[in-house]
Amino acid sequence: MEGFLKELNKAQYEAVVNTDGPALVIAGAGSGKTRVLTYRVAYLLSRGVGPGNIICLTFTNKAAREMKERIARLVGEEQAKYVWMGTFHSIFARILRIESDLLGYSSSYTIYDTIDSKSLLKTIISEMKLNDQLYKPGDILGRISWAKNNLITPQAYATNPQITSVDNFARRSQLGEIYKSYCIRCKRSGAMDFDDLLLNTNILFRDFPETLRKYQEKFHYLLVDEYQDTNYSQYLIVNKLAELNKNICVVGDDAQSIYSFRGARIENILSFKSDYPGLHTFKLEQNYRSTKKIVAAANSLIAKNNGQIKKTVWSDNEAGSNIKVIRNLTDLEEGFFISNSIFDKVLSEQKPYSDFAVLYRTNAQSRIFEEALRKRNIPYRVYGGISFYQRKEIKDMLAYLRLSVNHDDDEALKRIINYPARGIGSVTLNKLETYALFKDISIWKTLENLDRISIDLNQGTLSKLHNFLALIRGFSSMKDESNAFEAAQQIATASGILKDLYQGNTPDEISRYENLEELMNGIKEFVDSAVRENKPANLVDYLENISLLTDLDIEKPDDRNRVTIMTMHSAKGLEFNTVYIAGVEEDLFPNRLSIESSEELEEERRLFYVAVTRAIETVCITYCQSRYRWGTPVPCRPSRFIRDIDPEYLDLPPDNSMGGFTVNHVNSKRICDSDDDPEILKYRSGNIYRSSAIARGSSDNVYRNSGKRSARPEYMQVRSGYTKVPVHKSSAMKDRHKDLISGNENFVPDNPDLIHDGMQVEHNLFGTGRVISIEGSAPNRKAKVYFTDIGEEKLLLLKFARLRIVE
DNA sequence: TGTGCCGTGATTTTT
DNA sequence: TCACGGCACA
Repeated sequence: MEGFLKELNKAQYEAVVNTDGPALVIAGAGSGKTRVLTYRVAYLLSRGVGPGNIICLTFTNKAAREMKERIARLVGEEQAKYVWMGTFHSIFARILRIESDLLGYSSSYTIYDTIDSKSLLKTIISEMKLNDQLYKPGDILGRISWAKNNLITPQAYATNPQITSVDNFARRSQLGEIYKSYCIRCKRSGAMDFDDLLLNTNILFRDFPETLRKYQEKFHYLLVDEYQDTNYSQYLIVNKLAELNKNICVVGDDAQSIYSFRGARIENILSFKSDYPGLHTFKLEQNYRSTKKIVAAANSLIAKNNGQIKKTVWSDNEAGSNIKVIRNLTDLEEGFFISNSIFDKVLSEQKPYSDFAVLYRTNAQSRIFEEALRKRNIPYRVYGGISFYQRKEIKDMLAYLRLSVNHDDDEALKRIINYPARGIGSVTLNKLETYALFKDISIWKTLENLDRISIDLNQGTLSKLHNFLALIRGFSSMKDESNAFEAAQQIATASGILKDLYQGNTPDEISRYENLEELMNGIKEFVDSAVRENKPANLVDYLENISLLTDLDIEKPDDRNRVTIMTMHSAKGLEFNTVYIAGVEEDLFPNRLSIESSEELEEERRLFYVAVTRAIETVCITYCQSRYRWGTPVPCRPSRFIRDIDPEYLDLPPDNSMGGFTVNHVNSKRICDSDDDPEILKYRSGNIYRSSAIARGSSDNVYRNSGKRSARPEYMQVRSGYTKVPVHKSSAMKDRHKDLISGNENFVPDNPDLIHDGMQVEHNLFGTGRVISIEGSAPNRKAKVYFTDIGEEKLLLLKFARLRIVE
């Protein structure tokens, strides 16, 4: 019984078994935070607590899924699957669906994503005839989001003198009005945006005490992950739910708070103590992830910040090697250096691609690495940027599904009323919108009443509108009868979307068709797994399931062995053997917009801390002397953050002529510059300037079939969980590529200690060869092998090499 | 109503 | 540099 507890260290154990009353777990990076949470839940279950009485709130869906899987391994799936585990947004979306009628919503309410929200704001701004230079949808949404997350209603917003003076100062006196109509319009469309999911939960708990009571009594135990990144709205929800039982356990690390721009309040964790007097505090300080040097370097970095919860993160792992700091001439060279370095390590140390991650500050930097890795034929996966569900073709298809489920969803209707083209243009749509606005009804309701109202429309247009109405009505009749997949199939065909996308011939259009296919596969998977688990699988269920997914949540088997490219923000909670932190330059990181205020600067530094602590074994920091921005090269200086790390743990490049960065430590033993790299030198000599032209698409050397960025034969690209057409030069090339990605899965290596010179051996990538000599001693024995299949001699570290003895 | 050209602005991070 | 939106014209 509870044998799994033996796997915990003292602090972890205490944090797991002290289940009653408020608990604060301060968990340093890599200290087994997830382990504590999962074991705590498993422990509760093993003590007879019902899974339905436990609620565990995480930061990402992925984290929730992984924890659930780990709990299932500890106590069995039957129990694990009924635990209420998920992100704030997904859990409360679920609760709001149950309680929707109390708030005047239908249970099939739509969730607006950022694109929908901005589109609606744009409509409102133009209806109000406001200057769109001053009122930018993105900015306005940010302001509204801020208000909602601080529970400021439109009424309170408009009457708060502080807020109005800020808006007046920014010459945006109408912001309160926009906020008000935005809320009205969302409600009218039966839609909630992301922030509404939290805000409405708060309203529900405030206005319906008996409902609150119901959930308080249901959830005996409340666990919250990443507490340092909760905002005020989330904070209130947590407190209300915990009020009755006070069995609340929050886990977090103030040093990893990186979301204040989104309204996260670091104070939530700092003041937890005063919110819950008599709480237990547990500190997890042993880092199990990284080498001693990485931990020490990270500690020296974060020590430059003020006002933290005192803790000493330490590691008992190997010392490891210093963090290398690499200087590059240009951003292109940076990409080349990193892809080259990954390529080398994969070959020489037999590391899988999934061991590597390239982290950067802004999504715009991803492109350089995509191109560099593609040139090296290295499989990768980009997270962030435009996600799968934000792509036009996917949003269009989803708009049909949404409209079929919720007719009042104006944003969905506007997307598809004339897609595929059916002769309903902007003039007609404008008339409908104007009428809807005047009558304060949805566009759909306007359409339904077409015959009874007087809008200036000709007979042809009227019949087109009637056809559209009938089309959607036909779809919605399926929403309850068929499962999501059957319904979606029908809709894709009958709407004409499938046909429209199928007709295209350019790589771009083909890829759009494939994305739709991918979406359909996803729906099928959803239905299959729902059926297996005996859960409902109709359109409403599907839409709820996907509307809160992010890039990180879409994982395909094919993605397992790939290099990860993502922002440092997205990397939170993940770990990789080797981490490259790119673009560590002033103005980029710390970002220019953050250097004014010391709070923001500290947040940037925490972000750097997060990035460094993702690594298990190796960290490599790179910066450039020149980087393309807005299409022109801009000189760059290394980031001040590099100086924040104790140089004892750094291998710095030699002093350089940029003048911004001086190495005043004689003990930087190794010179780190991409000048070291013969490949880089080869690349530079006569290549680099032309290459930059190629990468920017002005040479005919570049694949430019459609004139757009996404058309790329020859390479395999994966972005956000869907695969673009892999077009290979030849089948031999293709086979090699496949081998590089996966190797032969049936290949069984022999014990490396048995390998001696003269032996005939086989390698799963290089084929057969003869051992020429052996160097070094275990565990670092190396073999020099001549591989006949590829005609090359390789020096392989035997503990990684996976060789099979042939004779 | 649909298409194509030109000008402008973008780069902070995301549930 | 690129992508998108606005505008003009067919």
